[in-house]
Amino acid sequence: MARLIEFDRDKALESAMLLFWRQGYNATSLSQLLEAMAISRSSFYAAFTDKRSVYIEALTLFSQRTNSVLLSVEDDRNPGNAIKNFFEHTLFSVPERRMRRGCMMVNTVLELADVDQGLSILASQKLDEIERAFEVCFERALESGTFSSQQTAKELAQFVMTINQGLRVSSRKDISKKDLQNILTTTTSVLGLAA
Amino acid sequence: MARLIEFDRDKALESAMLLFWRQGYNATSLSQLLEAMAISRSSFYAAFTDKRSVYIEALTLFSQRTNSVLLSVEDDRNPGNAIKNFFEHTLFSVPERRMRRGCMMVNTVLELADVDQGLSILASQKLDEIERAFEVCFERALESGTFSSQQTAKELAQFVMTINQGLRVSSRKDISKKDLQNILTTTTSVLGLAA
DNA sequence: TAAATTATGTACCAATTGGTACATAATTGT
DNA sequence: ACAATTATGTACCAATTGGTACATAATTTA
Repeated sequence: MARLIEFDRDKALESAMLLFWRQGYNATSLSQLLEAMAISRSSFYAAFTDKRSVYIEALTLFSQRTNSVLLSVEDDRNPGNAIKNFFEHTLFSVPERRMRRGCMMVNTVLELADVDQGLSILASQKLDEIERAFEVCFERALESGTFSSQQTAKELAQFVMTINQGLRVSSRKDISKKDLQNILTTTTSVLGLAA
Repeated sequence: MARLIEFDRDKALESAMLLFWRQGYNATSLSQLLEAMAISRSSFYAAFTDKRSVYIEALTLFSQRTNSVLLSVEDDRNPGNAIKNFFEHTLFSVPERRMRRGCMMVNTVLELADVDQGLSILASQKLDEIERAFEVCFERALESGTFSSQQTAKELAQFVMTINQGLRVSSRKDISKKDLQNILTTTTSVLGLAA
């Protein structure tokens, strides 16, 4: 063995993720990245290969976090609640600044759709995972009889994902939490998920 | 007077708009822009001041186009139809490649929210104009008695704008027109706008 | 303690960025 | 035809981009 690593890789990646999440890929320069991660150029390239690779790692980290939120809010008694809880946990019971960042996967798809297909498709796949998780929630809700609908679980999941994406756009513009709450109330009401 | 302008300013702006729409602000370099607009560097700076200014003009053009679509699909007999028609005219009865570009205002908000507040807020305001137009549609629909709802016109407009934004995200990822159609059917059904 | 190994700091790189300067070309009114 | 005016082409600019080379620092094993 030899000299020890002086920085915490996970912490550095976390910082990178936060910066990319806020500013996107192209607007984030390597210098900004190094400053945020608090490591030197050489350490950066040694540990993370290059800018694009860190972005992939950051996006993957973000996706894992989002998935784990969705898992943590499952409600076996009333599976439809998971949807409501998910929005609650990612839009309301978080600090204002965090809410304003939207969803890194949505941000990525829009920024890079015609610029970097690899990254855009990756982000798109991560969104599909979430949609699939929504679908499972609806499947359970429909089976359990706690919820009924004209639509299939898949259709409902697609619909909720559309609303989710729409809310992530809204949260990056000037919208107030009150208006956000309003939209969500309309959504749950319209879906028949209301208490 | 003196030498004549050799290019069509409107056509050049149109080309710039298309490129920005697809690639966003930061991913579009000045060289790419000049090539797409088919004008020289000096003509560019003489006619459009600078890159950021063209972006503003392009965004404004896009916004006007979108507004005019919305106006053109109004239906006095059944004001609620305007919403359906709007999606029809901007997502389905357009070429595939055009659909894939999403909405330039939505793209702008997501790309530049934490990067260029001026541009982001401008895009956000343009979206508010559309939302306000949705609201007018619902007001008329509610007044005319062709449509009834638990929600106010404003709440319905916010909700539809959320779905609109969500669909613009979806259309930039890999979604098929069939799935898009599906989501829209669910939406109209859920809103009670169905035929 | 010396050799081997690995991490870090820094100088450097070509390429590209958005933007300017200025010479030249084309058109007008006189 | 000539001066005035404006458009265009091109050479140029400093600053920044992502990335590399390499010397130096720190640690382990022998």
